Amino acid sequence: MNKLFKALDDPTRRKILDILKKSDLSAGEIVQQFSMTAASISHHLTVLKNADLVLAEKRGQQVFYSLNTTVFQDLIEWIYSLKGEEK
Amino acid sequence: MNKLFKALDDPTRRKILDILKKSDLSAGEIVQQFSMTAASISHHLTVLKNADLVLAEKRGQQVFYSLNTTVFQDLIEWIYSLKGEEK
DNA sequence: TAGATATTTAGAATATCGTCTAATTATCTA
DNA sequence: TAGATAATTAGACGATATTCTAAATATCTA
Repeated sequence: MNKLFKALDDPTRRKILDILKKSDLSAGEIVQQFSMTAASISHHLTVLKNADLVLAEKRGQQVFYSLNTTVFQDLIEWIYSLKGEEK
Repeated sequence: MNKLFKALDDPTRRKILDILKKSDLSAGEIVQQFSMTAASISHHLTVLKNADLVLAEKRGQQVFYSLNTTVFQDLIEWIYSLKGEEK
């Protein structure tokens, strides 16, 4: 849970998630959406990957990233447990 | 949204929310649940308050804190929008 | 009113985080 | 195979965060 909240606590990383909502993208295509070096974006992708928020799949030279929505269920349950509701 | 995610990105603050789930507590009562100075807890309470995650009410010498669950709705909607579901 | 209690604020020390440049690794293709 | 392209890793730097001690503020009560 720690890694999840840390991963979400950055506007760039949240924007990456938002972009991936529309379609899977390669690292390079993600970089194009930001005014930031590829190294920085790569770092953010690593954080998202370690929090299981995205999946990475290498295809040739490129690495394609996609949203992994399964983790959001944990987050939703955490929220509802605070709200004191069942689900 | 920025402040919300930042506020949630700390184990101490998340534990405070969890403690407040059971009952409203004064700042001092919250401090007792941690091995940390009152000043540090006060700082965390300020962060939570600024993110609208808790409400503070002064009663005499004491300040009582309570969960403000209304903000969680924003978070839930943010998650569902990423998951691509209506609600 | 004086002292005690509850809480917050100020300021400093240390750790963590986000970003960069430069170098490295892996893959493709002429 | 050599060079080009895609992406990551390493290391450094500045900014931000967390925690502490000490001091300040507000309220209660003897």
